[in-house]
Amino acid sequence: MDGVLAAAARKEKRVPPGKPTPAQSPANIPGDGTRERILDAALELFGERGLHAASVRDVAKLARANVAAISYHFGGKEELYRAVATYIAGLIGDRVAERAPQVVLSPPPETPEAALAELDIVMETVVDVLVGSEDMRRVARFVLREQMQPSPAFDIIYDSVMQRLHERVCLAFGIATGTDGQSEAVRLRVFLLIGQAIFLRVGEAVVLRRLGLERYDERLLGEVKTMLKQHVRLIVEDLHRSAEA
Amino acid sequence: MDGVLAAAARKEKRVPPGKPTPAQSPANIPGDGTRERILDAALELFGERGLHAASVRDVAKLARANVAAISYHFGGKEELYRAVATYIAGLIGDRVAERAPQVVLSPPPETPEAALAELDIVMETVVDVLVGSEDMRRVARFVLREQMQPSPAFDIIYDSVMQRLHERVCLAFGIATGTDGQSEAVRLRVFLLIGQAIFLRVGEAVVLRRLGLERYDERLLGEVKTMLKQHVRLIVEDLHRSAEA
DNA sequence: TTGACTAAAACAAACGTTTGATCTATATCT
DNA sequence: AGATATAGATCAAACGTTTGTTTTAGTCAA
Repeated sequence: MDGVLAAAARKEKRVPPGKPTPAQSPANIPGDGTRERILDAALELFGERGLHAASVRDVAKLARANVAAISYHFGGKEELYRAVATYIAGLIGDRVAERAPQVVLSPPPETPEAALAELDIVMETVVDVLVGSEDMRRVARFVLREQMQPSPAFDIIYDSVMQRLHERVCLAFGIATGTDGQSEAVRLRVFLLIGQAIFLRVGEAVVLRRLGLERYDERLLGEVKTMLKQHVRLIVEDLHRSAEA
Repeated sequence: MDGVLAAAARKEKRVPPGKPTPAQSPANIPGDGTRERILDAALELFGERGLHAASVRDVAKLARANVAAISYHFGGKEELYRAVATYIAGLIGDRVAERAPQVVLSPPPETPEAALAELDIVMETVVDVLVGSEDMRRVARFVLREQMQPSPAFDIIYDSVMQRLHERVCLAFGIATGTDGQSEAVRLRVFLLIGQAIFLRVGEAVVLRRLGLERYDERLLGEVKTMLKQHVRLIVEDLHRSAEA
C-alpha cells in the first residue's frame, strides 16, 4: 500500500531534543499510529478546505489525537502540509501502478495500434482514479488545490508523479499519431485530452447539478469512459492521417 | 461595463441605522468609490487566496480603505464575499455578451453548419475569457475555487451565468450533430469539451512547467484554439454521421 | 444636518504553538 | 527477578498572535 515516498516521509519525524531514532526503532507501542492518523485526517481536511481553512485543532480532533501531537510529530502545520504532499505522492504512484502497471513499467508501445490501446487505458484510469474512486476524492482535491495555488508542496507531487506520467502519455500519443512525442503540440494536446476528465472533478458541483445527479455512479462513469475513448480515437486517427500525408 | 447583476449587487448595501438610499443617490462624492475599490480588492484577494486565507485587513489595505468600511458597506466578511460573487456574475455576463453576442442574444442556429460555427466561437471565447485575458484571471480563480468548494455564493454564479450558457451550448451542439440537445449525453459531452480549456487555468502551474513557458502567450493560445476547434469538428462530424445512420 | 468615510483603539474568539506533567514500554542495574 | 532509570508518546492547559467585528471620535462634502 505504501509508496517509497510515503515511507520516506515517515523518517522526517521531528527528533525532539535528544538523539535521532536509532535507525530502526521497531515502532513505538504507546498509542497506536497517532502519526498516521494525523496524516490521514490532515489529508481529509486540507483536501476539503485548504491549508488556511483547516485548523490544527480540527485535524487533531478528527485524528482523535492531541493538538500538541502535530507539533511533536511534524514540527508544525506547514510541515504537516508538506508531509501530506509526499504522502499522497506515494498514494498516487501506488494507485497508478496497480491500476495500469503497463504505463509505468513496460517499455513504450511499438505500433500505433498498441499505443492507441494504451491511451484508452490511460483515459479509463484517469476517470477511475480521479473521478470514480471515493477514497481518491480527497487526494484529487488536495492536488487540484495545489495546482491552483502552488506551494512548496507542489514540487513534491509534480516531480514524483505528474511529470513522469505526462511524459509517458505523450510518448504513447506520439507513437499512436506517428508524430514527435516530445513536441509542444503533443504535450499540449495531451493536457487538453486529460483535462476533459479532470473537469469532472473540478467542476463537480456544476456538472452534477446540470445532470440532475447526486453523485457520479457506475453507469455515468462508463458513459464518460466511452466518450473519452471515442474522442481520443477520432483525434489520433485524424492526426495520423495528416502525419502520413 | 456594468451588468444588470453587478448593478443589483450595489443595492445590497447595508443601510446602517437610517433609511434606505433614496432609489438613486447620484453617487456620493466624499472619498470616491470606496465601495467599488473594496469590491475590487476583495475579488483580487479572495480569488488568489480563498475566503479564509484573505483577511479583511488585507482587503482594506489593498483597497486603500479603512477596515471598518467593510462592515459599514457590506455588513461583514461573508456578505462581502457574496457581493463579490454577484459582482463577477455580472462581469462574466458582460464579457461574454461583448465577446460573443450571438451566443447570448441571437436565436439558436438552424443549420448544422451554423451550429458548428457557433461552437467554434464558443471555444474561442472560453479560451480568450478564461485563459487569455489577464484581468479575468482573478475572476476565473474565484469561480474555480467556488466550484471546488461551493458556498452560498456558488448559486449566484451558477444560476445567473453557467446554467444559461451551458444550456445554450448544448442546444447548438444538438443541432450540429442532429441529436437531442437536451439529452444527458450531449450535456456531458459539452462539459468534456469545455473542460479541455478550463484545465489550462486549473492546471496552469503544471501546464506551463511542462511547456517550459512563463505564461500563456498569443502564439500558444492561438494553437490551443486551433486544436480545440479541430477536436470539436472531429467529434461533431462523427456524431452527425452516426445520427444519420 | 446628514451620510460617507477615516483613524485608532478595543474586543472576544480562534488561531498555531509551547509548556510541563503524566504515562508506559523498554533498558539497566542490583 | 525485581527495582529503578530512561526516553518517547501523549495529555491538559496556557501563551501570544491574529482574526472579524465593533466602538468612539472626528473629517469632509453636499
